[in-house]
Amino acid sequence: MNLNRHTIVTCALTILDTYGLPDVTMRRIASALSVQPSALYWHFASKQELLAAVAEEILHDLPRLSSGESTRLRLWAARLHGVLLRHRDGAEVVWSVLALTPWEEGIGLTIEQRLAESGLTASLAHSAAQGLLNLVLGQALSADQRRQAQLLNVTTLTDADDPATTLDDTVAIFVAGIDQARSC
Amino acid sequence: MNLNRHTIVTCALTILDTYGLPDVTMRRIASALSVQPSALYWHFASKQELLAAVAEEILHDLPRLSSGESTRLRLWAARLHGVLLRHRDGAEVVWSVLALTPWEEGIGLTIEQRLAESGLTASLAHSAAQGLLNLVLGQALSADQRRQAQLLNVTTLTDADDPATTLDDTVAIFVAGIDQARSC
DNA sequence: ACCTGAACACCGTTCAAGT
DNA sequence: ACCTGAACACCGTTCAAGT
Repeated sequence: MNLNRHTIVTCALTILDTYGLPDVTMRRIASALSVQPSALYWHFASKQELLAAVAEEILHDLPRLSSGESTRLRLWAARLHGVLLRHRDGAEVVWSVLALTPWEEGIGLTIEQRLAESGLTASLAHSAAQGLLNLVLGQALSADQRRQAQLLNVTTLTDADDPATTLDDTVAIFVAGIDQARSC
Repeated sequence: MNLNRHTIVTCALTILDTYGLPDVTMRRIASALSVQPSALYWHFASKQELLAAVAEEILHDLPRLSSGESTRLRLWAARLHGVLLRHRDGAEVVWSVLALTPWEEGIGLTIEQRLAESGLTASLAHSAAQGLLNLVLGQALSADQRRQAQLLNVTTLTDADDPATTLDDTVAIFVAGIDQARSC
C-alpha cells in the first residue's frame, strides 16, 4: 500500500542487482512490496514502461557530454561503461529501452553533435556516434554475460580480463579511427 | 512424430522469421510440428540448447576468416552483418548463444589470430577482436530493433539509414584505428 | 527409442469490485 | 485515487506411462 513509481523502480533495481534480469518480474516485484501484481498497473502501463524507468535510473548518474568535449570521448565512454556495470544486467536493460527510444531522444545524439562540431561530415558523425554507442554497450553486455557465466561456473575461463581496460582499448582504437577520418 | 534435431531447428527458424524471437517458444514449435511440447525434450536438453543449434544454423553460411586475410576484415564484417540480418532477431539469437560460448570456441578467436599475425600485441589483438565483434553484433542488433519498431510504427523515423552502409562506416573507422595502433 | 498426457511452478495483463 | 481478487492465456520443464 502507498505505492509510487519511485518505490517500485527502487524495488525492481534491488531485485535486478540481487537476482538478475530474468527474476525481475511483475509478480516478484509485487510480492516484494507485499502487494498484488495488478497494483503495479495503476502506476505503470506495462512492464516495458517500468523497465524504461529503471533504465533512466541507471543512467541518472551519467553526466551529459557537453559542447566542446569531443576530446573527452574516451573518458565519457568509460563513465557510461562504468554506470552500466554498476548494476547486474545493466547493459541489457538499457539496451532494450534504447531500442524503443527514437535516436533524437537518446544519449547517442549528444555524441553525434560533438563529433559534428569537431569537423566530421554529418553522415560520418551519425555513423560514428552509433558505432561508439554500440561498442560501449556491447562491451558492457559481454562483460555482464561473462560475469554471469562465472557465477554459474559454466566456463573455465583462463582470462582475468579487466573489462574496464578492454573497454578503453577498444574505445581508443575507435577514437583513433575517428581522428583519422577527420584529417581526410 | 519422426522428429529429429534438424526438423526442429528448421521449424524454429521459420517461426523466428515469421513472428520474431518472443514467439519462438517450445510450445509453439511443438504445436507447429503437431507434437507435444515434451517431445522436444527428447532431442534437446533445454531451450538454450535448441537456440544454440538455431544460432549455428544462422552462422552456417559464414566463411571462416582464414590465415593472411587481415586486410579483408571489412569485407568479413560485412558478411557477418549480412548473415545476421538475413533472419529476424538473428543478432539477438547469436549474441545470447555467443555469451555462453567460451571465447576460445567462438568466431572472435579467428579475428584475434589474424590481428596478431598482422603485428598487433597479443593483448591489443584480443581487445580489438572483441571490439570489432561487439561492433558488428551491436549494429546488427540495433538494425533489427529499428526494423521491429518500424513494423509496429512506434516511431516516426526520419532516417532512411541503410544498415549496411552505416555498418561499413563504423567498421572502416575501427579498422583505421587498428592500422594506427599497428604503426606505433 | 521415441512420444503422449498430465502436472508443476511460473509468466504479463485485464477488469470488476472493493475502500 | 488506489488497491484486491480472480481470472485469462500463456510460459519452460519433468516424468510416469504408453508404443
